[in-house]
Amino acid sequence: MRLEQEIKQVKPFVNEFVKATVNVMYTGNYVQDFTAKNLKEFDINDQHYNILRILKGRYPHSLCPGEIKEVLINKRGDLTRLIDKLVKKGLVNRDVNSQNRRMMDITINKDGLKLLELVNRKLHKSSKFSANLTEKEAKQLNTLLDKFRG
Amino acid sequence: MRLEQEIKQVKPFVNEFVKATVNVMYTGNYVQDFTAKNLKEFDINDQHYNILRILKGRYPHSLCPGEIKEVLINKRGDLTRLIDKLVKKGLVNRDVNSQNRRMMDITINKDGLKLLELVNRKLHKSSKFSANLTEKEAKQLNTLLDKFRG
DNA sequence: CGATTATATTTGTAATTACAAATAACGTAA
DNA sequence: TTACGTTATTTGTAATTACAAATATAATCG
Repeated sequence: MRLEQEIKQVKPFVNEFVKATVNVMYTGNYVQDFTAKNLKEFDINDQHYNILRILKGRYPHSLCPGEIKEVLINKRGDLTRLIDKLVKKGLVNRDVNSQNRRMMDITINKDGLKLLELVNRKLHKSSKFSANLTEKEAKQLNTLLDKFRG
Repeated sequence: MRLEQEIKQVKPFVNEFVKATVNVMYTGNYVQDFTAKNLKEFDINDQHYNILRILKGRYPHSLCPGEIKEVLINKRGDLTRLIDKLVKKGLVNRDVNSQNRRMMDITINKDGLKLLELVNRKLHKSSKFSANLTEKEAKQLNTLLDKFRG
């Protein structure tokens, strides 16, 4: 559905640039809300999920909170307490770095990988995003978003 | 910059669809963080800003919390307390609807409009979003995002 | 080495958010 | 009219987030 309809906009947007900015935020929140809703049954939020995915990308190696923070999709929350929860749930391990005792080594473990697999399957099954796009259009969308950020 | 670089992704994305989903979230958060940072000096957040813009769109008419919620870009927070703050700051008026005493009439007032003007000017001045897009590309981006949501 | 500056993480605290339950008023039908 | 289901908003409470200050370790420099 066109953005104007979804947010029941009465007046048209000033121009396509302003509309694009609102559209990017709206669509981002749309995806995030969908994701959050699907994660609820696993008792984690989108930040936790993002962290698990990042850690999986380096498995079996570790990352420290600072490195994780750098690459998070979303800067919300503070790493200490987000990771606290993942540790408490037994999905990741947190150990003092042997080279530099200021730093912590965060590693996803077997249970974390297993959960991630479940979550991915569920998200993939229920997600209808970009179902209406061709591969070419998806690529074009990526190019435009990258350009949009400048 | 390409998404892969920004989030320092080691492995390539599985396909353009997955990348598009991450890209949409990432870019949405990117815009939102920028906006939030610029709003800080005005002591409001992106939700408050969004509410003020919606109310301006109907000025001098009012909207009730339920109607505002429907069209918010972002469903975070609860309307009662978001509006509480706007009322306390003297930016909007909240009155019991004369037709239906369950409902509240929320109206932006002169001070609210004045603040919105200041905020818009500041955001417009510092925003570099879509500066690299042509009008045609912005339009294309909008079409693709609308299509992406399905 | 000792002092100083920088870096990484944690903690404290207030504000915000999620979610469910409570409140209040409306609409309708016996 | 009264009872009952519905709608609109508010409130309570726990979890999350923002932001600044505190802690702890490392690196640098005289």
